[in-house]
Amino acid sequence: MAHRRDDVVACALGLLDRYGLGDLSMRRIAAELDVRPSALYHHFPDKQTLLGAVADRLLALGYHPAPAAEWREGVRAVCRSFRDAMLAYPDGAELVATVRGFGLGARAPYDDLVAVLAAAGLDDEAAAIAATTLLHYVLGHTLHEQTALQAAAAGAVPDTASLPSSRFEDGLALVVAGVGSAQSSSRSTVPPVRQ
Amino acid sequence: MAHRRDDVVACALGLLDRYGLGDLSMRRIAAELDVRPSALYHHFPDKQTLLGAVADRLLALGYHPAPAAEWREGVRAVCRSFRDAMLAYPDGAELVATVRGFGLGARAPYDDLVAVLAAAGLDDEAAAIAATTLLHYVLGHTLHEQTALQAAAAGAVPDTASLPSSRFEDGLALVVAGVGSAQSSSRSTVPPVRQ
DNA sequence: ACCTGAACACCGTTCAAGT
DNA sequence: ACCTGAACACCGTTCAAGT
Repeated sequence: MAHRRDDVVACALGLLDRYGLGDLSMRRIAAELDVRPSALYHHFPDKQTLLGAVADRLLALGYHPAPAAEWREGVRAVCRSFRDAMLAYPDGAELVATVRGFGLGARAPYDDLVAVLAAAGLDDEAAAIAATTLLHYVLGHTLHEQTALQAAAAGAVPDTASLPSSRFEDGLALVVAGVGSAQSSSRSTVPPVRQ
Repeated sequence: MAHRRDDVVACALGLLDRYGLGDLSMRRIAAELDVRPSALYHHFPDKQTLLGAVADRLLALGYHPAPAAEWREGVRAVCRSFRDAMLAYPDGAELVATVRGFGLGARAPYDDLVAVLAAAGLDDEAAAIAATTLLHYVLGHTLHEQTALQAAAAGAVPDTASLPSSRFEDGLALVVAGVGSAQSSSRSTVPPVRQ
């Protein structure tokens, strides 16, 4: 049959979409590809690495932040798109969180945030701190929101986290405000950019 | 042998401490208690519920925030203690994150934050938003930090997240600054408390 | 109330061997 | 290069039955 690495990732992402992370086993992926489980180990050293590739693909597919003229809007656009990409698949946030401390998968959002913040006048260290803080908030919130969403969908609990989407923006605004005050103190030579 | 629910939780927490979350299986807990695996289902309906109890115990043991006179310091004390409690056990953050969207386990930190923020003059909704935002940041950061720490301990990667502890305080300061600006706009009738 | 015995339907991973 | 066959050492969970 001669499957490539990408076929395996695509297949795994399809299984994630249909059955969730709990049912995403090496044996199920192999069965879906009509192959013995051991064949997968020709393409990936272990399951962790395979899941890492699935997380990367998930973000590559869903992470497309809208361009923005102003830095605050740019930061919000990155965070929103990062969140939307994870929400597009069941257990998407858990997958991204699980995989190697999301060091690899979230590279693009991280780099984009650092670029936006640097353009806004933050120095390298302040931009790095602000970027990781924003991503930690987004991941934490999305993890929480998605498990609550899925619990509600399974009919478990009425609603504990409640009002999911609006609260994300409210919390994000809080962190952005904090970054804004860091900007005020860090920006000295460079004025805020418009373009 | 007549074990109680609490014995099972204590045993599970000991196994977590020694071997990590990956080796915390129902069968291993049962073996440690010198009991058949099925006996555990007399005390807990499933593994998820057992892990929830372990997370609760972990936080009950490690979460003891220092009292503070000023609200910013009070917020920092809660967040630090929440983080320290999770860092005290291998995979502590992952456990807390996994368990029911940390809706139950993090009740005490959440309530404490809301109380501190309400005393600082935030209205109910602003306090709720700020509290969840802070906890999401802390969980996201600690999750990231702990997996990086453990990867480094296992000799996998030199260091990608780097400078773990100081960055936590820097990011926390950022979010606290954001909460501060929310406080400025929300506080109208009540002045900031000193006690 | 607390537990055993026995089973069911699964896991991730390794490794010699095939083409 | 890509895969099979077969095994190893595990999983969570159920359920009748024992005391």
